[in-house]
Amino acid sequence: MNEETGILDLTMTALAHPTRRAILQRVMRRESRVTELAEPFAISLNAVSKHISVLERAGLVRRRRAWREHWVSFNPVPLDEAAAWIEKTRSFWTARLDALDALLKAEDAAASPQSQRKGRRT
Amino acid sequence: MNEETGILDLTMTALAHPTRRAILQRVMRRESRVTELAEPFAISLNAVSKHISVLERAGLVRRRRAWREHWVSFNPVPLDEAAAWIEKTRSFWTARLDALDALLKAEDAAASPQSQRKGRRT
DNA sequence: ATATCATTCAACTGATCGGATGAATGAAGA
DNA sequence: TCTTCATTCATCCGATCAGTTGAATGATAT
Repeated sequence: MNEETGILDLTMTALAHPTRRAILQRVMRRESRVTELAEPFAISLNAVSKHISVLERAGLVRRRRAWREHWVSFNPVPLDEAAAWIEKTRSFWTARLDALDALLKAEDAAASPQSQRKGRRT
Repeated sequence: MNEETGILDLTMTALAHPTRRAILQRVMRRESRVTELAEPFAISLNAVSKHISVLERAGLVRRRRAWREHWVSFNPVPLDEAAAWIEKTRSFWTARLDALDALLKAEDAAASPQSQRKGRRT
């Protein structure tokens, strides 16, 4: 009944760190080298390389080696699955609220049209 | 430029664990007691209480105490923010793809103004 | 007051995280 | 060959995570 928890685990974990989200945003705009990705951050190059590994483990990013440089590119698929989970959850909730709203409206409608007497109209 | 990273961090972290996602799905359907939430899991009650704390820290869940029972209820707001981040990211990506597609179409049109009509059949 | 119940708090463990540092790899250029 | 460059590997650190067990809390019923 569970829908492949592992993938979601890795994706959400990868998205849980601001540095990784920033890296992802950057690599999404264009395929980048590791050094290039590390440049805006105050942490070591190795730390960035590790963050990229976490993104890679979740499948959000792919590495390609050319010449002496490693190119990192974006892969949107795991993001789709994460979005699907959240949307499924949210839509269930809003549906629940809509149902409640409809119920309240129905009660309201039943109460207001001068049917305020004791015996309920049937 | 950054939109309150901390909230997203906590939300994504909370969603990164399958037990917590399951708890959230359950508590979303109805407000539940801790013991009730713990029942389907093979871990200790304390472990579940901790998971609930993680959800609570992210604001995904609220605790209310009545009588000797603690009732846990769902709060959708942090989920909205997580969904917004992912959607923003995905929409950027698809827009990028659309632009690329348009570019390719334009090139195609420029390269073959009229000779295209029976040239390729694939 | 005491017992009971639902839950949390406190302390501990092993695993993983986020980070630093220094050595190793692998490929190109001299 | 030897050097240089981009990056990873290996190791260590302190912090947090996920889990356990046992004691403490807080409210009610006896």
